Amino acid sequence: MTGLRARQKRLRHERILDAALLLFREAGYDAVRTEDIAAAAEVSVGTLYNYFENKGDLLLALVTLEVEEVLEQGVAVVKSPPADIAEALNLLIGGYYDHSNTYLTKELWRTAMALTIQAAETPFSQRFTALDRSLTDQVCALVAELQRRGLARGDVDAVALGQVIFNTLNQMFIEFVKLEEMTIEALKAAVARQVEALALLLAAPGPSLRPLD
Amino acid sequence: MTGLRARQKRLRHERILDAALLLFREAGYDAVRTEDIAAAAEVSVGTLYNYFENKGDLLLALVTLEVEEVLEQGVAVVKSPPADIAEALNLLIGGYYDHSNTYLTKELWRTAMALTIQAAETPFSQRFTALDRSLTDQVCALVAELQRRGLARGDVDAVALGQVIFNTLNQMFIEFVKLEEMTIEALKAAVARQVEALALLLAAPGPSLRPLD
DNA sequence: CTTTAAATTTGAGCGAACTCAATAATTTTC
DNA sequence: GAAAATTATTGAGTTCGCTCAAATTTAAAG
Repeated sequence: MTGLRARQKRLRHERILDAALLLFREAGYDAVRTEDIAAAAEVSVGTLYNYFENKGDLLLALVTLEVEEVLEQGVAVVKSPPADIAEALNLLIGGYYDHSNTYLTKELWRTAMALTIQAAETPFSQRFTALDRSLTDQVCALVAELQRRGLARGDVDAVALGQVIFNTLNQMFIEFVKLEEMTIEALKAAVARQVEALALLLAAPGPSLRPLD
Repeated sequence: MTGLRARQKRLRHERILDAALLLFREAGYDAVRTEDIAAAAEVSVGTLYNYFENKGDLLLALVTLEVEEVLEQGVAVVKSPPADIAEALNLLIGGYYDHSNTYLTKELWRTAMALTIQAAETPFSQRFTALDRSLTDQVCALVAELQRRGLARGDVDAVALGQVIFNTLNQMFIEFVKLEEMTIEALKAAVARQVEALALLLAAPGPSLRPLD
């Protein structure tokens, strides 16, 4: 049987997290004090800090939830993408963007991203960065899959190009969360223009272009 | 004649900034307290906040200095770029990276970027974002120039592609400042691989490829 | 040169994240 | 089952960014 201590530990951990996530989403990160979270979880502030490094650590739980679901969703697209390059990329990226407000608000995304950059080399940042890397890998996988199917030029470095695409979709997402009034549709449109340009370059040489030698 | 008031104002502003920049670079952003800056500038904390919105505003001065010099440097590259696409892009981007540690350390960059994201819609963020936009424009201008010279495919959206390139170089720079042990050479190598991929796609149809119709 | 008005400086005080020595609860030992 | 040892909780206290009412300095008016 699990000892009383272990059981209480699990329970408290869960209660603190639940309280934090609820309050963050309902009032925003900055407006919620650690004291409020502790009170809602019926523990003292000291205990809260016994379970989590800092306030940001609590936020990471939400982010992880969000990104892991997004990754799962992406698997299907990579497995059998549309035959058109731009369409395939927009489907994957659009899936990321559409899911992005399931658990997190723009403010929470901003905070999470800021913490990741500022407090680099902390567990928080490293876990966040690992999620980013998983997303990059997924984009690379899609590019490779498009090449495998002969839909995209095979002579280009799929990993390098996948990184470029992830970097640009991520940077555009940062701009999106920075502008409170920008809609997801506007974000998608801006990225679609970039995807269009890349898709044109990446198009497999068709009947109108052919090596001479 | 400039009144006593105006003269003292200019002097104090300058003294505060100088003190902040010196202390930031020598001890790091977090380690320096606003009280320390005020003391070094021989004013009270209240006065410091009369001249600057907040601690981050002081950092912005350094960032602005850095980016404005970088932009100036880039003008020459855009005006007469090397004939090779990859070489031209790497020259511009390498120039950005090489200059990046002239006034700022990695820690200061991290802080500045984090503040820009977190405190979006503040003057700080908007000025930083404007600098980013200038850099994007410069990359776009280089792509357009390469097209004008017939070095790059002319049928692709130069603005969209320029944005993609800036986004990726910026994101890679973020990764760089996040890893304290990563060298500029390693950063350049990683970006060069991406530039290589794009340059291949962007190569103007040469003697070995030609439209059939 | 006073008096009045305007602008500027000042530093004690506030709020919120986080710490740590004292206390309490649980487990182990005999 | 009592005592000792281990582990966890607690909340007052510390720190630092930032504010604001009072005091001071400079400029303008009479």
